[in-house]
Amino acid sequence: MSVAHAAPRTARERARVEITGEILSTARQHLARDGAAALSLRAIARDLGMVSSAVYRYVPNRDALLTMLIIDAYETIGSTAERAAANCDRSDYLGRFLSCCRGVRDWALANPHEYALIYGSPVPGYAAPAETIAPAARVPIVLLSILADQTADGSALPAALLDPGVEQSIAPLREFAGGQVSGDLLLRGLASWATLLGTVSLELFGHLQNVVVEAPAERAAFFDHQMRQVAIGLGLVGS
Amino acid sequence: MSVAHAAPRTARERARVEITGEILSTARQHLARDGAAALSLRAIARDLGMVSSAVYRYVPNRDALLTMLIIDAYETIGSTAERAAANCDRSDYLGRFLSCCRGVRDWALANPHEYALIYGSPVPGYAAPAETIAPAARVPIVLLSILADQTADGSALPAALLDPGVEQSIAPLREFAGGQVSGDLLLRGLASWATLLGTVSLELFGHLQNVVVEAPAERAAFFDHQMRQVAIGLGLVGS
DNA sequence: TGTACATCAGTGAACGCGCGTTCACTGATGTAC
DNA sequence: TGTACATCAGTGAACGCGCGTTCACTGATGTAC
Repeated sequence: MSVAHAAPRTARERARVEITGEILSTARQHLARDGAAALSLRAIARDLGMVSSAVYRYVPNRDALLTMLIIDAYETIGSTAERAAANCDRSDYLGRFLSCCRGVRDWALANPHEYALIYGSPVPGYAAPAETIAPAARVPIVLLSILADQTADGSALPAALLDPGVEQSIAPLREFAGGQVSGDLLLRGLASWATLLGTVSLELFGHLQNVVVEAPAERAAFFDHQMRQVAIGLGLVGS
Repeated sequence: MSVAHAAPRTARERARVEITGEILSTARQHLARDGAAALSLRAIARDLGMVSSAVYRYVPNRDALLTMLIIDAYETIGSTAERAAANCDRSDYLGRFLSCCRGVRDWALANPHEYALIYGSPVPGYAAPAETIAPAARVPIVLLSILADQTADGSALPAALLDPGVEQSIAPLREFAGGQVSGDLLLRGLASWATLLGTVSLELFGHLQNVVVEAPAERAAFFDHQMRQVAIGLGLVGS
């Protein structure tokens, strides 16, 4: 009975794992420094002291590498958001929400190219494969779970009646949420997600010039205030 | 006395104006078809039946062309938003707001690459010059003017007291607004701008897959509902 | 434990492509006398 | 009105660069007997 070997056994397998890792981390560095558009298999090979064709033993092509970076970015921002929210008491809905938002913004400011890769313009000619769906859902799931917990303990906003067409429009999300959250609240949650990403994108992509003072303290105060207002709209309270 | 000649007089000048226009419109077509990353002076020259170096008689370099396209995109989305808002009675604040939002979304759906150029990831290695500032302000100014009119006729929300740090953070915007709108309302206005662009970006960049039904009618109903909710948060009312 | 064969990582050259930008040159258009 | 000179649009070649991807080959590692 050959066990599915998680750990590599032979020297070859160990080397393969290690070099694949080096390729990925070099790619991450290039992404962080120059952005996704400048990502090049040849440049990565150069950095690793390999000949460019050797990279093809590990990565089928450039798009596959992009996919890995995209998944990577989603996973790290997702776990950042999860950890941030988990820093607060489970019943401190306001705290969890704000902490999650701050986590997303801080990560975005620290990793602008990664943020742009997943939330900015789509990479031309690249079609995101199905593997990116689950990682991409992590941040919205954090927001959603706050709303679900709040609904479960009865402190959620009373659900407003919705137009049937609107109710119908979020059918996929409703199915995913499994009836734990009212349609009204789901829509508010989506709005909060849009405002969060919209606010971060405006700041990161330079649209707050001449609008909000550029110093980090003011930018943070502005962001905090905006997210607090969003939280009020969600009916979130502190513990 | 030589008048500053707005209209070209000589054949050379007429040709120059015409060909410059052709270069620009070809560039616009390429942008619309392939996106900003694929924009190439050589490809434009090819399309116009010129040799690549000839383009340099009209455009100093690729970045200048990008700047023109960026300004162009800001101007067209700006005037779209202005016209949309102007379709409603001046005192129909809700109508003006919704119409403006729909105008922005419709334009974005019809011109995804143009939208991505101005509101998506910054183009790597490109620094936006000062000439883009005024055109970029047109959409937010439409939103702002609705708030100003509402304040002027006394129907604006009572201004909440703000934390001094927050008040300070939007000093540039306050100066621009010239005291016509309370800090509180300015912040709400910024939030509405962020939600508008965030919602459009989520849709356009593919983040509503598995969240909102993909059919145009449902997407429109969803967007409309979200913008209506935002309008409520702004204290806007219909006429 | 030793040998024969199969697998696979890495090489180096090549294909074919595209790009931005410069430069010396030509010939047509415009201007001043 | 006609001529001499200046301006400028467009040419064609070139520089120097980078990219993704394929392919036949080598030599090292792994495996089955």
